[in-house]
Amino acid sequence: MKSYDHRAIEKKWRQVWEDQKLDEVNLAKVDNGFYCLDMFPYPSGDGLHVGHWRGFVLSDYFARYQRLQGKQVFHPMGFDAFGLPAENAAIKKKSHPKLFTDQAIKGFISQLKAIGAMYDWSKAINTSDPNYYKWTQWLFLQFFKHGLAEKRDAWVNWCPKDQTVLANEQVVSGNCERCGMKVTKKQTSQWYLKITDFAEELLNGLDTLDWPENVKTLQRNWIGRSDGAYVIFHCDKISLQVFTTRADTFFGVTAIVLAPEHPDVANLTTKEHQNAVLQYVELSKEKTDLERQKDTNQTKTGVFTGSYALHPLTHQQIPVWIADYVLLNYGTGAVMMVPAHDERDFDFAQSHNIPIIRVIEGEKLPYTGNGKLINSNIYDGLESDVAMIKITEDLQRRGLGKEAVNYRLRDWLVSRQRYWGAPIPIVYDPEGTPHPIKEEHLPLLLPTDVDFQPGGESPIKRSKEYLTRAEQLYGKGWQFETDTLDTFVDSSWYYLRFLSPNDDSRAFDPALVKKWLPINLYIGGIEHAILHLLYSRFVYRFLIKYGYVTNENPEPFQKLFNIGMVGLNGAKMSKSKGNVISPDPLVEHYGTDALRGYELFLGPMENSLDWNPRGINGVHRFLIKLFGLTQKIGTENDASQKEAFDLYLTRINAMMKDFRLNTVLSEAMILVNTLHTAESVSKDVLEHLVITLAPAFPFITEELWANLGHKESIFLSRWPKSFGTATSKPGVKVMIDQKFVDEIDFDEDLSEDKLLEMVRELPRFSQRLANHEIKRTVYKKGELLNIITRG
RNA sequence: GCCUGGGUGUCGAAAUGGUAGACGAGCUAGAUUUAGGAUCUAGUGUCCGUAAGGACGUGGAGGUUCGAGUCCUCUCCCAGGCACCA
Repeated sequence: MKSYDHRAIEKKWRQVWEDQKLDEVNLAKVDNGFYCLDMFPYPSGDGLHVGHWRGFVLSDYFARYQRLQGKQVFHPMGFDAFGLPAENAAIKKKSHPKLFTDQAIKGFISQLKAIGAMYDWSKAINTSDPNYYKWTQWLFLQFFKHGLAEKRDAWVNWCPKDQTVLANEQVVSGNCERCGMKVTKKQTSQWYLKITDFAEELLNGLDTLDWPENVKTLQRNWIGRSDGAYVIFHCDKISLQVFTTRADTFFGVTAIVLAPEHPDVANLTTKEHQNAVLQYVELSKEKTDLERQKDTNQTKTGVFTGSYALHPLTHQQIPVWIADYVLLNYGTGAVMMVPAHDERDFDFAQSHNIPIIRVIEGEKLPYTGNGKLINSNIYDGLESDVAMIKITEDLQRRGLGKEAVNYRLRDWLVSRQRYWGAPIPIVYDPEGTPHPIKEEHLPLLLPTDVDFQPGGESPIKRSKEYLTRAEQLYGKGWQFETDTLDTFVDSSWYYLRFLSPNDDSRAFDPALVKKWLPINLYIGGIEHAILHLLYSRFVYRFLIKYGYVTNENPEPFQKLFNIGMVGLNGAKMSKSKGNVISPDPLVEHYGTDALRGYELFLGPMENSLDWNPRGINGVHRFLIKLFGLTQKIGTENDASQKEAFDLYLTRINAMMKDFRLNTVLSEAMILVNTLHTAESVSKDVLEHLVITLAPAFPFITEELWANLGHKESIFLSRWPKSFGTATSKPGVKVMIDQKFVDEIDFDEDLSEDKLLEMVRELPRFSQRLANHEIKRTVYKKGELLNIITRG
């Protein structure tokens, strides 16, 4: 073959690899495994674009690299196939979501195969397959069994367009994460998984992870631990508990404020304030969270209940108010108001004539920082941090307070009023009490006699077959739960199912989990920084806590890498915007290898960037040059080329650890340019080089490897070692007044004086130094000499 | 407001405190061709200069240092996240 023909080469090796089953792993027999995982895709009808490719190419790069390191690499692929888009498409086209999903998966598989990644397709999974969702249901039942799945009546986020409730995590600045519709509130009965029981360990576990700092920070903020104290205030009939992080400002409390929905509001409201309170409570119920925020940003509204509480230390009577800037579901739904040292309290106090007492030294009001206490009786003069502890202790001694921790994290709402998900495996008896489905009835299959029009309740509720099925299995008057599980439940455990995708007897095999987890490398987008990653960590910790998994490390993903997003002209690629760059024509024209290389060369892997449609030429030219090298093998330049290779290898080995593949390819380009301009190319160097390029360019390197006379696949060889050339020391950089003049070959062991003497005789230096006095010199041994003539 | 990241040519970017802009795109000139989103060769930060060479340049202002894109202080701008969380 004379010139680089990517079509022929790729076609040939695709077939060979498939025939040899090179990418299939016998999971039980492996002793040095490497689990390389991509966040599995949702098979949308839009297909893959060049942005999706980038993550898949990156993971495949490391999968192949680890194989060359001698690891047995497991690199699976599957589909997160339940979800709204397929259902919405089905409604629109009067079809069935399964048809859309299955069709999209077919398209995805062929597009994924174009990448040439070493996926073990024999272990592919599909979360909408009964064989998978049977075990998602099983998982839910395990939570139920341990009291961690619970049905609760509560005010929840509701998307009026998608006609379903949403988890807190799926509300993005007041809007539905999926459709962008403004989210409203609705009081309904919903299923929750008690993730808050795990808040502290989910927080602490972050410290052990090799994850990008920003993702860890996002999760920390989301969990939102705050340390403070509960304090009890007595009223006439009842006592109120508040949560505060500023016990040091206790003497500045001039009111207690409750959330309008607080259960004690009715008890505390006196007759003469009843109308005003009732009105206010009704008004705030109608507002969405966003409206509540917006309105109260201007003036903080609220009303007096008519009741007073006793301040335990000052013995003053302080008024109890309700205001919607206090949230029911944080802390105790009640706060002690310290207007002098809290901005919100300050605003409220000012507009409602509540006294403001300064208790921390400072100039402005409100002053929210820490400092020395004043107006605080025996605590005067103490610093905030000391006072906090002392006041809390003193209150505790009198049974009026204690140290406490609060979290921003809420329980995970998992029920959805939509069809295309795993049915929640619960059956209600005629009295309405929920019971788990018997295990022998799993999977609880989705009914098929359903029209998908959403209507505020699950469309499944309208299935006659589902009603009949429940009664046949459980008796007259028994009914299945008709909500389905959030798709994040499906994806919270898929990495376990990959290890035994066809096991009919259990969700996963603990022995294999022990062998293969934690996952060595997990690659996906930043968009899953909170939801998917937090839920997965929770589920995995649950499985360990209750003995389903026996691994010591309670974290599923030890190493995480976030791939940056690829956009076009600043916009996210999407079919609806019509700005999707498809990889298919690029693969056809330039080849899989060129596109793979270009995806890696675009810039640092974690950076989001704009797609430059022309840059791929550079990688294509590189491959043409590389291909040409095999045609001029000779030995004339052996030594210098080995030296160049050794330098290259040292550099890329270091870069690889930091995922700096753009510069790895730059180094490769430099070396190939050097070899390209030489008369002949060292065969040894070429063989070494080709192996180092195999992770990025599997097809062309496999071809070159064969051309170099090898019978086995290049992926059965090992990452090269250096030739051990004594890397000739770079000379000493000599500067005059910090300006580089020349690089001089110089024995490292000679003294600074000797070097200076030598340099002064060289014409380049003697000319420049003629009219100058040398004030002093700075010498860094073997590296640099700076001759200073200026004062 | 708070928490993360970032500000370097026309663009993507590179630089263990030691010649800023490697590598690539684009552009310019030339070559080549079965006219392509092809390939090959050379040049390409700004200003002064025919040239040799010099000056200036990493958002801004200071500082540390023989030496700062890199370290420190302040400040401006951009992106992302959280946001009445007590």
